[in-house]
Amino acid sequence: MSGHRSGVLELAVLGLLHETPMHGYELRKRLNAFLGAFRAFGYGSLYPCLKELLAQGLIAEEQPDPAGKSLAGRRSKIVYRLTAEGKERLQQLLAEPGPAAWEDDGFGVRFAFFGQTRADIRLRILEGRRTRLEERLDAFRAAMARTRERLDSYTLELHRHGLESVEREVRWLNELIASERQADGAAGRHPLEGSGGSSPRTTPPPGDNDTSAGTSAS
Amino acid sequence: MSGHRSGVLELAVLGLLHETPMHGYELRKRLNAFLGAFRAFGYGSLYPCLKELLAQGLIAEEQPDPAGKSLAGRRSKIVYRLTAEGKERLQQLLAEPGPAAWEDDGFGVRFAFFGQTRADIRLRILEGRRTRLEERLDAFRAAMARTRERLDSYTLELHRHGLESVEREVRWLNELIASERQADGAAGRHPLEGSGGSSPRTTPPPGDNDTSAGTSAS
DNA sequence: TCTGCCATGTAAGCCGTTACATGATTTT
DNA sequence: AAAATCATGTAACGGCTTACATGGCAGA
Repeated sequence: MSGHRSGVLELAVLGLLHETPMHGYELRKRLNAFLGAFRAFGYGSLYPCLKELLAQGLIAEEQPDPAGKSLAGRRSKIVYRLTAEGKERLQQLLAEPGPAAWEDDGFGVRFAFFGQTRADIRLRILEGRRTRLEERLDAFRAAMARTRERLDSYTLELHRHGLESVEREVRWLNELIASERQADGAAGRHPLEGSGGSSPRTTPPPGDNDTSAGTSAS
Repeated sequence: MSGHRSGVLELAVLGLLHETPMHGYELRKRLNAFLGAFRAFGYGSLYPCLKELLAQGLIAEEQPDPAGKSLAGRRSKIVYRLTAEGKERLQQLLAEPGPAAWEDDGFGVRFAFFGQTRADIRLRILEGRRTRLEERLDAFRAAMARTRERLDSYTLELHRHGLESVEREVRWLNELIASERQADGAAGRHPLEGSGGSSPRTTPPPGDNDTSAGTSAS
């Protein structure tokens, strides 16, 4: 009964409505096509979210028929659009690096909206995500080293597979980061206001290995 | 305030306590080492769960000192063990194929306890999981075909990566299924060998477990 | 007519998490 | 003695899912 707004849902709705106004039903379909593998929402999540975004003034109902014809009794198709405040909020959410941006949940949505995100923020999110995964990898390997002997072969196999998946994602991130850096150095969109002033803190963490960039085009 | 029992947590707790009795704190550490990459629980989840399992009679508090020195007034270290009913419930949960066993959440735990699971059930779960993933793959590809053109390159890249991950898991399952079938026919006991892994591991025999399937059912 | 999709919602509850509170035991 | 860690719990809420309820409109 209380809070219904969310990280991913709010962000995804704002992001999709930024591209084009839509009504709820269509929004949900696009949402699930958009988020694809890693998320799926039902109407029971979406409509309350829309309701609250509306209450916050971040979205608004669109007038299909401004005060003219009396279709008043009709119920169908409430089209929502993003308000100016909604756009602001979207930019704020996308530009805000931090834990939420590189946890499992948040990262996917952020990445999907990278087209709307500033280049330096993109890089920070990618690096943050990589760091997060490497932490997990370390903890994982440590735990495995400690308890290797009393785990049966199925559990070991599960862990091996999990480890491999995370390692794969790290390699993927490395390639993306390399691409971003290259595009940034060449001729991105527009250099930020600190072109020549502030040294961009793009140094990788100490003790980190290099990117063995194998172009995997399997 | 009401329901606290869960699919994964209940199962994991029962499974771990089946191996050896433990107190809550240690249980949680083992739990997180055991579930590793794909799950992590806090005390706020564990203790209520233990409480309810206790109330259901699936676990019981162990006497720390049977007829020994009187550590009686002591509060610390409540050691839990599995009751007979708990063992039954565990077997029931492990032997029950169905949606819960091949969804993202449930599958991992089930797989981790495959050592306790009958061979035919193992196979069914692996195949169920594979089917589930292939359904997802189909839906995904269909959605991609429909909306390919209006997705920007970041979104496409995200989807490509997601797709690849799922395809990878399907291949992994295929190898496991092949191993299971082979081992089943050969009456061997470690199905997990010979898959095309990258590292030449020689899995030591688990050493316990008497669930050798003599006659395959149906 | 009746099945099925479009379209919008509400109520209940699940399955956890986070933050808090407490105290005992070991280490520094 | 202080700090860290072990150890056990509670309260409150979060964020989503499921099931339900409603109704218009299309085509078989």
